[in-house]
Amino acid sequence: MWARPDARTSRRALSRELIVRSAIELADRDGLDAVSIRRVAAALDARPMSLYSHVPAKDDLLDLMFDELAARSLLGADRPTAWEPALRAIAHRVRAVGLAHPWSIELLSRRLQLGPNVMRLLDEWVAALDPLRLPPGQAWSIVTAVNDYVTGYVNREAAQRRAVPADATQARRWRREVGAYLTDLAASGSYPHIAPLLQEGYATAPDNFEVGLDWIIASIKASRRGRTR
Amino acid sequence: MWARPDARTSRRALSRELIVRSAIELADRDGLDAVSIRRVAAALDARPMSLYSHVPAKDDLLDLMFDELAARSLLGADRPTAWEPALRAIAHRVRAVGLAHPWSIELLSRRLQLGPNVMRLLDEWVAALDPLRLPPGQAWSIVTAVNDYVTGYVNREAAQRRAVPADATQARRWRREVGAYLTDLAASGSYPHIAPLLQEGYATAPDNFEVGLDWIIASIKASRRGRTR
DNA sequence: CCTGAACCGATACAGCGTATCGACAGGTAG
DNA sequence: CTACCTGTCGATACGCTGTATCGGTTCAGG
Repeated sequence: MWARPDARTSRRALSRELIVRSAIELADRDGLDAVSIRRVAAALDARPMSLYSHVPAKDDLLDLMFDELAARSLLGADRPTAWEPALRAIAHRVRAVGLAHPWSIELLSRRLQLGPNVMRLLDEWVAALDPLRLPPGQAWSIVTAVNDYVTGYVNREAAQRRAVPADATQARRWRREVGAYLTDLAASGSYPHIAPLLQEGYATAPDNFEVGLDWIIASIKASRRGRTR
Repeated sequence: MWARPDARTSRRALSRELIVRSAIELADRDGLDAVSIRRVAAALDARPMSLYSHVPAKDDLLDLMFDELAARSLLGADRPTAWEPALRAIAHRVRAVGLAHPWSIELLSRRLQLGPNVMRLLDEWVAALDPLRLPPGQAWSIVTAVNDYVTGYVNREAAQRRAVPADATQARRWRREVGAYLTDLAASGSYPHIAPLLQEGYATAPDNFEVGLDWIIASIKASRRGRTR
């Protein structure tokens, strides 16, 4: 589907970009389930079937949405030249975009994402390691390791954030109920090692993103020292 | 919903376990989208609405399915006593179960998973680190880092695997089309750093799971050496 | 044996993705 | 200028979804 560009002729009230942007806004406001062909059409004051002139199918629309976020994650000229700051900068940008649009992580697990901007982002990851002059296989190992860690972390973080209701009073109720459930678990005695964590709320877990990132980067450095010796 | 157990009275042709097991088989065979209340009911030779006597809603059924997989991921007495083999064993088990049921990763990003067996699995992670006698916050950092890495890796791996069609001839066609698309991208010159990877198929990427795992574990050891010094 | 509670089941409703087909606008060829 | 043809827009319709509602049925406890 990436081969078939938008038709873009004549009477164009609609366009692929417009549809994608609108769908992203919808997902941001009401979640991924709220993104339906009918609702996107309504938001654009168009009839549902009109969207199909610009997008082959709904799944492809979702791919386009993800690819758009990948585009927004690109650092471009802002990317530091030194490899370590570059890796960190990309990791943080990916995390920030993921948290700003929590539904994107869902798309990542639904379908293999191969859009051009996803690839461009991959290219940036590898480019960050360019100064190290590694054999390509090794650069790829590093990129996948860091990227997979970031993905996993943001996945958990986004799921946690999305679980608590937006409404304040409902959020309080949710926290109370989940808290009660977790303390019950802790009291059951079946979870001896995490009982303290369960009781203190579990949601109060600190921001560990940097810690894990540090560990992976430290190992990259260590293995490099091993090589050059 | 974890507070409300299955009613389990009287005329029980259906049961929560039966429904969950059947839904898992359905998801394994035809994917997560194939899991609909109506289809699960049909597989059990029951009427759709009968399921609601045992499961509050479909989303809860999905949670139950995930929790069942968490149960199957538990090592229990098989868990090695030394912390490093234990960490590795749990990581590999989680990966294996995730790949055997690729839809589980999807559930992980859809909803925060807090089922009792998910918690038991968390407990096992932390228990693995018990011999290290770390302050609980530090153990938690390690567990999240390793777990997030594993999650991220399996996410990518499962998405890649699920993308290629099950049918052999369709799989060949898919590979040809994706290959053509990727070589086009590589030829475009916009992806200078990953062009070689794109051309050699991208799907031929080697198994890097162990590499990243080694890196994180190496850093755990290193930071421990730093502490005890 | 009676009664209440639970399960099972049919029907119905709103919403979904999208196949099909008709109507129509606009650029291009004659 | 006219004719056509390509691609957009739109209405309708089909089969599927989750589940609210409610009525019938069966069983356990008293």
